[in-house]
Amino acid sequence: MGKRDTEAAGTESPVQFSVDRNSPVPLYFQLSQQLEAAIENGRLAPGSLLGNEIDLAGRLGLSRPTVRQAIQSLVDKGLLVRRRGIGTQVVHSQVKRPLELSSLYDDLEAAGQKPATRVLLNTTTEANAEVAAALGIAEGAEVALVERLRLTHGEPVAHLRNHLPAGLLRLETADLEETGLYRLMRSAGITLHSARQAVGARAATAEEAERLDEAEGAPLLTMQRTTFDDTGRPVEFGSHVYRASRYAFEFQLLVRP
Amino acid sequence: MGKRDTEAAGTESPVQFSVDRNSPVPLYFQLSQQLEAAIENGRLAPGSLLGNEIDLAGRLGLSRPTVRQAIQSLVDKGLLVRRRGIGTQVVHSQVKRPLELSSLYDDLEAAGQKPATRVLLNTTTEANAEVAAALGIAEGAEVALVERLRLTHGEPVAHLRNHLPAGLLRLETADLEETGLYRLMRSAGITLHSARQAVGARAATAEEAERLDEAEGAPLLTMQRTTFDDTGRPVEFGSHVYRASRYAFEFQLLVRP
DNA sequence: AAGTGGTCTAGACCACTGT
DNA sequence: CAGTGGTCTAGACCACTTG
Repeated sequence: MGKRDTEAAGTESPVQFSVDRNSPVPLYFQLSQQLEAAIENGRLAPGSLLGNEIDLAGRLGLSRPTVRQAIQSLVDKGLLVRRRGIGTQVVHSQVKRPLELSSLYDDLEAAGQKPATRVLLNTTTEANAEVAAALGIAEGAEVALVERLRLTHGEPVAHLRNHLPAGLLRLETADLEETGLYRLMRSAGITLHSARQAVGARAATAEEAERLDEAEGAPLLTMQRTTFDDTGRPVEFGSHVYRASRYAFEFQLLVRP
Repeated sequence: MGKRDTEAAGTESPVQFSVDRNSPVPLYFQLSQQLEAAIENGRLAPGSLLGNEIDLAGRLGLSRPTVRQAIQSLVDKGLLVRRRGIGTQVVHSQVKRPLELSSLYDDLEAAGQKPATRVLLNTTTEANAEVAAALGIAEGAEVALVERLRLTHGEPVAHLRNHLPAGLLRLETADLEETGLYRLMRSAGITLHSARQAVGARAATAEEAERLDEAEGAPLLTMQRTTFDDTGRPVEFGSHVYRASRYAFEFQLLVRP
C-alpha cells in the first residue's frame, strides 16, 4: 500500500497538534491532553485511525517513545485502542466518567441536589474488632468516629458512620457540615488511592427507619468501605446506610487486561 | 550518603531477580512478574525500598527504560509507589484483588459455592427503549435475550436478564447452564474492557418473591450493567436482581490520579 | 511486501529530596 | 551535595495484519 494515495475512506485525521518545548508541562502530557480534547469534542471521530506513531512523532518533532507515552496514557484511560498491524483507533463509545471513588456529597452535588449534612457525632472511641481489622490497627486503639446524616431538600438520604486512624486529621464539625469527608482529607494533603467496597441490602430496623424517615422493613442499601492512601495505608473505614428509594450507586469498572 | 555503607536499617532488599532473553515473554514483563511475586509472598516487605532503577538495570543486564516499564506496571496496579528523590517503595497494605468486572458465576465459584444455572429463556426479541439506549441500537431492533436463575446448593441467589446485540454470539442453552456469560463471551473472542453499573435496592414484588424463594417485600439488591468491549462497543446489557440475604457486591475502586 | 504497533537499548538532562 | 525518579532522544529489531 502506498504511503498516502490509497488512504481508506475518511479514516484519516487532518487534526493538527503541536507542543511547546518551553512549557514546563511534559511533552507527552501536552500531546495526550490535545488528543483527549480532540476525542472529546469529536474532531477525532470514534473509530477513526490516529495515523502511525512515527509520522506523528516526525510532524511534532518528538521521538517515538514520547509519542507512545502520550498514546499509552489514553489507551489506559480507555479512549484509544491499539492493534498491531492495524493502527491506533478512537474507541467507539463515549465512556465519560473514567472510574471514580464516589463521594456521596459530590454525587449529590453533581446531581444538583444541594446536599446538607447533620453531624450526629464527632468524637474518638476505641476500635472494635471490625474497625481494627479494617484500619490495620490494634483492637481497643483510639480512633476518630464521625456519624452524619446526609439530606437533600430536607429529606434524609443516608446515615454515614466513619472511623479514621487517630491523629490522621483534625475534623471540625463545622467543616463536616459544609463539605464531604473526602474533600477534607484531600485538603489535608492525603492522597486517596483506592478503596475496597462491599455493597448489600437489608430491611430497615426500627431505629434506622426512624432516623431515615422510612417504614420499618423498608429496603436499605448498605455499603462498607475501606479507603487507602497512595502508600497503601488505610485512612478511613465507613459503614453507611442509604435509603434505597432515594439513592443508587453508579460507577464504572475497568477490566484488568 | 555512601553507596552501601550507610544503608537505612533493614530497608534493603537482597532479593535476586533474573531474566531469560531466550524467552518470548517480554523482558519488562518477566521482571514485573518476579517483582509482583516477591511482593505477594513477602520477600519484598511492605514499605521497603526497591533500590534505584539504574543499579537494578545493571544487575539484570537491562536498560533503564525497560526496568522502568516493569516498575511502572506495578505502580499502575497499586503495588509500588514512586517518590522522586526518595525511591520506589512497596505499598503498606495488602491490596489483594486489583479491580475486576465481577462475574456472579466466578464470584460464587471462587467462594466455593458451586453455582448452578437454570435457563428460563434463550431467544431473541425487539429492543425496548431502555435496551436500545444501553446497547446503542435502534428501538425495535432484534436483540438476543437470556433469562437465567442462578442457584447455589439448590437455593436461588439471583435472577439474571441479559440483552445482547444480535449476531454477536451464538448462545447455546447447554453452555449457559454450565458456565457464566462472560466466560462464553471471552471464549468467542470478545475482549471485555469496561462496564457501567448501577446498584440499588428495592422490595421484592410478589412475582420476584416467588421466583427467588423470598417473602414479598423482602429487600433485593438490583444491578443494571452495560458492558463494553475494547473498542468501546456495548456488548451486553444486564438487569439483575439478587437476594440481599444471600449476596453482596465486593469490589475495589482505584482513584484516578 | 509493506505498514503497523511491541519491545529494547544506551545514553542524556532535569526536578525533587535528603544531608 | 549526592541520589533518586521524571522526561526525552534516535535509533534498532521483532511480531502481527493486510493486500
